[in-house]
Amino acid sequence: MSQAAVPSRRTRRSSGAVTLHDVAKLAGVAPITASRALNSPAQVSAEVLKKVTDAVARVGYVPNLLAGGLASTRSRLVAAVVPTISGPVFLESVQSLTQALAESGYQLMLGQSGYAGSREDALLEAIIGRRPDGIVLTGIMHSAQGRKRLLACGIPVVETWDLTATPIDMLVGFSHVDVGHAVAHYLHAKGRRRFLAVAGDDERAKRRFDAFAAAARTLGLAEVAVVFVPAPTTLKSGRAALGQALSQARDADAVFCSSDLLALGVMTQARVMGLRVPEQLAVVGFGDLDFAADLDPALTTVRINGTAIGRQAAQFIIERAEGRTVAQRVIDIGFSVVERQSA
Amino acid sequence: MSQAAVPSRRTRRSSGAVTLHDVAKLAGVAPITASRALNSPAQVSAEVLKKVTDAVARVGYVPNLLAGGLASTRSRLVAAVVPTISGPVFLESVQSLTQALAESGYQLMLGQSGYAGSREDALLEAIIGRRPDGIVLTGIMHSAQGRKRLLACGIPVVETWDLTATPIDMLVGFSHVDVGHAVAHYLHAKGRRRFLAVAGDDERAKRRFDAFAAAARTLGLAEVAVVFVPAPTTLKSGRAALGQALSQARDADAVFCSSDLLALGVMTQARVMGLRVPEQLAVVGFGDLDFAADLDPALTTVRINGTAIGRQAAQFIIERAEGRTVAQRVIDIGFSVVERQSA
DNA sequence: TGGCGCCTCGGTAGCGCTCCCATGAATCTA
DNA sequence: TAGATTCATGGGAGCGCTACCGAGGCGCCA
Repeated sequence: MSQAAVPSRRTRRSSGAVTLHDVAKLAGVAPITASRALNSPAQVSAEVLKKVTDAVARVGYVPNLLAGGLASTRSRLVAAVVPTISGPVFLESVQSLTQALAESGYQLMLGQSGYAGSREDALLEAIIGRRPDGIVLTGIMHSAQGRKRLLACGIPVVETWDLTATPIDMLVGFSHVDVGHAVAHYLHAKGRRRFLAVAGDDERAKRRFDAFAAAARTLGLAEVAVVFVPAPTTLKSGRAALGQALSQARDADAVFCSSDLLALGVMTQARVMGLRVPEQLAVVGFGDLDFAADLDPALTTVRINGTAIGRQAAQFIIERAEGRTVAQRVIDIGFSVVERQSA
Repeated sequence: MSQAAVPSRRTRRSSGAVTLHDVAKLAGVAPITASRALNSPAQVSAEVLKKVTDAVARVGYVPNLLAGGLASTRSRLVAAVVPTISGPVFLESVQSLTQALAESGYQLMLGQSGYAGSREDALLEAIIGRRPDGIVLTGIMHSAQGRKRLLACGIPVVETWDLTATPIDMLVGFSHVDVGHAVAHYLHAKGRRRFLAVAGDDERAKRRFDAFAAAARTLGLAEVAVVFVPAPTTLKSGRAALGQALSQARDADAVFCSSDLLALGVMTQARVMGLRVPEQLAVVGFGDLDFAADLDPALTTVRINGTAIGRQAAQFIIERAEGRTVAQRVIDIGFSVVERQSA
C-alpha cells in the first residue's frame, strides 16, 4: 500500500513526523485548505476534500493536536481529579466521563489528589499548565487557594458528588445531608431504633453521618455511635469497625455504612459473630456498587447514578468548550435508597 | 498580595493568560533566560533565579505545557489504555502509574478500549495525535493494524499484564499460562481432583484456563468443565455460573475463577446452596483485590503485583523520554498463589 | 599580556497548527 | 451590465515556548 514518499527530514528539532504541510503539498492545496478539509469539511469542495483525505490516507497523517491546541487555544483535553482511583466509588463516573468525552473528540487526563489533599497544589499546576478545556473535580474544592487558582485561570470547572451553595462554576451532585436523613428515616420506618454507623473519615462521609445522627436525634432515638475508619474504606476496616461499634452499643439493630465495601465487611463480620442480617442487624451501604444486588443477603444501599454524573459533567464542559453558555449550572441528580434484603 | 499588573490584553487569538514573556519583562531578563531559570535552574545565576521566581509568584504564571511540548517535542503526557476502568483489576496499576508519572512531572491520559476492541483505532488516533511521550497498553496489542500504527509513530510503548515473544517495544507482565498451571498444581497438591472453572471471556483469561485444563489433563484428572461469562466479570455472573458449572459436574471439589469478584460470587452462591467452602468446594480467585484477604472464608487467590506493574511501566517510559536506552525491555514480574482459607 | 576555555545570557528561528483577512471566481440583485 | 453578495481558497502572522548558536565577561594558564 504505502511506498508513499514519507518525508523523513528528521532534524534535531522536528519530530520527523508527517505534517499538515506534507499532506497539503501532496494534495496540491494550501495548508490552510487541508486544515479546513479535515476540521470543517463542509467548507471545502468535494474535489478538494477527496484529494486531501486521499493524501492523508497515503502518508498516514495524524494531526498534531498539541499544535492545534496551541493555535486555537482549545486543547480538547479535560482533566478529572479524583481522591484515588482505586476506591471503586467514582469509577462509574470516570468511566462514563471518559466515554462521553471520547465521543466528542476530547481526551481525559486523570489526576489523583489523595484524600489528604497535600499534593493538590502541584496537581492543579500540572493540570492548568496543560490548558485543558475543562476540569472535573470529585467533591467540591475547599481550599481558598485552590478556588482562587481555578477561578483565575478561567477554565470551566465542574464540581461533582456534592452540593454547595457556592460552586466555583458548574456542579452536578447530590446532597449528602439528605442522604443521611433519608437513611435514618428509612431505618426508622422499618422499625429500627438503635443505630450504628461506620464511616470513612473523608469530608463528605462525615456530612452524611452528621445528618444521619441528627435525624436520629430528631426522631427521638438514642445517640448514634459512629465509628470512623480511614478513607479509602475497605472490607477489612468494615469488619474491624463492627466489633468496635458493637462494643459501644451492643443492643444496636441497624448499621449505616459509608460504602458498600464497608457494608460487605460489616455483613461478613456479623455472620462470623453469629449475628443474623437483617433479623438482628439491618445493614445499609452506600454507592450501590455492582456487587451489592447479588450479595446474600442482597445489600440495601443508597444508589448514586455515577454514570449520569459523568455524562452530565462531560456535557457541561463540551457545551462551554463549544462556546455555548450553560443556563442551568447546578444540577442535583439526587439519589435513591434501594431496598433489598439487608435492611 | 497581588495588585500585580496582570497584563490582560486578551485578543481574539490569545488566551489572555500570563506568558513567559510577561514574566521575563517583569524580571528584566530575556524570555529564554526566564525559561532556563524555570527548567534548568542550575544554568542561571542565583540573582537571576530569584528575580524570575519572584516575578512568577507575583503574576501567578503557569507555564503553557502545550507550547512547551510543541517546541521541545516532549509533551510530558503518557497515555494508558485499559479495556475498562470499571473492572477493578487494573486499578492498582493505573493508580501507581499515575502516581509514579506525576512524581516526574508527567500526566496520565486515560483511554478505554472496551473489551470488544472496536473503537481501538479511533482511540489510537486520538492518543497519537496528542504526541504522548509513551503509551501503556493493558494486555498485548494483537491487531496487526494497531501494531503497525504504534510502530510507525515511534512512541515508546509498554505492553502490560501479559507476556509475549514479540512485544511491540517494552513489556512488563507475567505468564497467564504459568498461572493456569500453578493453580492446577496447587489444587492437586491440596488433594482436589475434580476441577471446575469460571472465567471471563476475555483473551487473557481464556489462556489461563486453557492452561489450567491442560495441566489437569497432564495430572491425570477428569476433564475440567469451564463456564465462560462475559467480561467484565461480576459477582452476579459468578453466582449464576456456579450453578451452571455444578450441573455439568456435580461431584466437583474445586473451582478456579478468573477474578476475585467472580470468586466472591461463587462463594456466595455456594453458601446459599449449602455447600461448605473449602470443605466441600475449594475456591481460588485471581487478582488478590483488597477485599480478598478479609472475606470469610479468606479467599485463596493469585496475586499480581499491579503496583509494581504500574511503577515499572512508568520507569520504562521515563527512561526513554529522558533519552536513555532501556537494556532490559521485557520484565516478567511473576505472580504468586496466596494460600488462605478458601482452598 | 594575550590566548584559551568556561559560564551566563540573549537573539533568532522555528515546533505544527489555526486565526484573520484578502483574493478571485461564481452567483445574485437591480 | 454594473454592483453587491456569496463561496472556495490562499497568504501572512502568530499561539507560547524551546533548540541552536553566538556574544560578552570572567578566571586560568603560559
